[in-house]
Amino acid sequence: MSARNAGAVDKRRVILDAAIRVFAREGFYSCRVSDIANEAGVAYGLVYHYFRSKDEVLDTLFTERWTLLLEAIAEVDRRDPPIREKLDAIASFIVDSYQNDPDLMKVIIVEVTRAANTFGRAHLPEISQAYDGIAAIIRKAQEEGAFRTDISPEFATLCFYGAIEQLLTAWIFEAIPATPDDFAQAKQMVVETVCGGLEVRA
Amino acid sequence: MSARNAGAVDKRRVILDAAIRVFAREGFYSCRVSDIANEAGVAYGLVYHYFRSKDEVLDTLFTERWTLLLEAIAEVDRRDPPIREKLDAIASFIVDSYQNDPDLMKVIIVEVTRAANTFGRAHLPEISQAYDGIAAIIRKAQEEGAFRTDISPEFATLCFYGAIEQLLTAWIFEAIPATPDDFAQAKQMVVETVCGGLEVRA
DNA sequence: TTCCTGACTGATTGGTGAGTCAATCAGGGC
DNA sequence: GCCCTGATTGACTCACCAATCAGTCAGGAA
Repeated sequence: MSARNAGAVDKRRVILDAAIRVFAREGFYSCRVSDIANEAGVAYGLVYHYFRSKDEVLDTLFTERWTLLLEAIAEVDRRDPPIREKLDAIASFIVDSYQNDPDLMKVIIVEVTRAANTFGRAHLPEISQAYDGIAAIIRKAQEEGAFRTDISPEFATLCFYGAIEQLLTAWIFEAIPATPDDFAQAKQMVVETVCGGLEVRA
Repeated sequence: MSARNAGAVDKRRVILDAAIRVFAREGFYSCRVSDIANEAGVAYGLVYHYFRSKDEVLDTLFTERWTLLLEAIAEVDRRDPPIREKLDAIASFIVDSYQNDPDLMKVIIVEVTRAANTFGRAHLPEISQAYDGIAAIIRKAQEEGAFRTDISPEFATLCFYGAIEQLLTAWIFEAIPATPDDFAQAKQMVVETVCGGLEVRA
C-alpha cells in the first residue's frame, strides 16, 4: 500500500486506533480532530488524506466492528446448536468484544447504536440487521417448541440485546466491577435470565 | 412571578417545553440556542435570563422528570404489593412517560442516561439511585423466596431496566410500531420475560 | 410624576474547530 | 539525474454559535 513505508506502520490504521482512544476518552463531539492527530502522532492534514471527514472516521470504526458481529450471528445460526448455546455465543461475542477492546465498544455503543439523531439513524439498517438475525434465531426456537410463542421474537430480541447493552453500559460508566470473572458471570446470567423467561415451562 | 405578564404564560416553562421539542428533533449538540428561542417564540437572551447555560436547560429537564421516576419507585416499594406488580408498576411508569411525552423521554434517554462522557456522567448519582431502588425491590423478592437467589439483584436490575430502555429506543428509532396497544403489550411482555427468568421454578 | 425592579430584546463578540490547501518530501520508473 | 506520484505537513480560513451586555419597556411603590 505504501511505497514510502514498506515495512512501516499503516498510518490509516494508526489514525483509526488513535481515534478509538480519543472518542472513548472525550466523546465524538467534544474531541477535536487535532486531538486524534496528536494521539496518532501524525499531522493534522493526514487525517483528511485518509478520511473525508471526522464523521467518516467514526463510520469506519463502527462498520468494521459491526460487520464482525453480523458475521458472528450468521455463523451461529449456520452451525445450529441448541438455542441456549446460540444465545450464549452471541452474548459471549459482544461481551468478549468489550473485554478485548473496551474503548472501541464504548464508542460504538455510546456514539452510534444509541445516538438516535446522528450516527444511529445513519446506521439503522445495519443495526436492524443484527436484531433481525437474533429474532430469526428466536423464531426458530419457538417453531421447534423450545421457546414459548406468546412473546414475539422481535420483542424477545429487544429484551436480550437490551440486557446486554445495559450490561456494557454499566461497565462503561464503571458502575459495576469488571474483572475477568465478572465478564464470565455476566454472559451466563444474561442467557440464564432471558432463556429462563422464554423457555417453555415443564 | 411575572409582574409584566400577570395572567400570561410562564416563559421559563415555555422555554423548557420548546427545548424538549428542539432537543428531540435535532439533538442537544446539533441544535442552537437560537433554535430553542425561536421555537419558544422568545428572544434569544431570555433563555440566558432563566438559565445559566444551554447545559442547564437539559439538566433541568432531566432532573424534573427523573425525580418523578425516583418517587414512583419509592412509592411502589412503600405500598409493597407482590413482586410482579411492583415491577409492572415501574415498567408502566416508564412506558407511560414515553407514551405521554415521547420527546421528553427521547431527550432523557438519548442525551443523558446513555451519554457516558457528558450528562450521563454528571447525573450518575441520580441514575444509580434508580438502579439501587429497583435492586432493593428485587432483593426483597429473593429474601421472601419469590425470586431465585443465584442471580444478583444488581444484575437482575440491569436486565430489567435494560430491556425497558431498549424498548423505548426501538420506539425512538421508529423501529417498532407504537400504537396504544403496543405500549400495553410491551409493558406486560417485559415483566413477563424478566419475572419468568427470575422466579423460582415450581 | 418619578423612580425602581426585573422581564425581555437582539446585535455583538470572542473563541473554537472543521476542513482546505499550498508546499515539502521520499521513493520508483525511465 | 529527472520527473511523477502520493504520503505527509501544519498554517490558515471561515462559518458557526454560546454567551454577553447595553439597552427598552411595563408595572408597582412612594
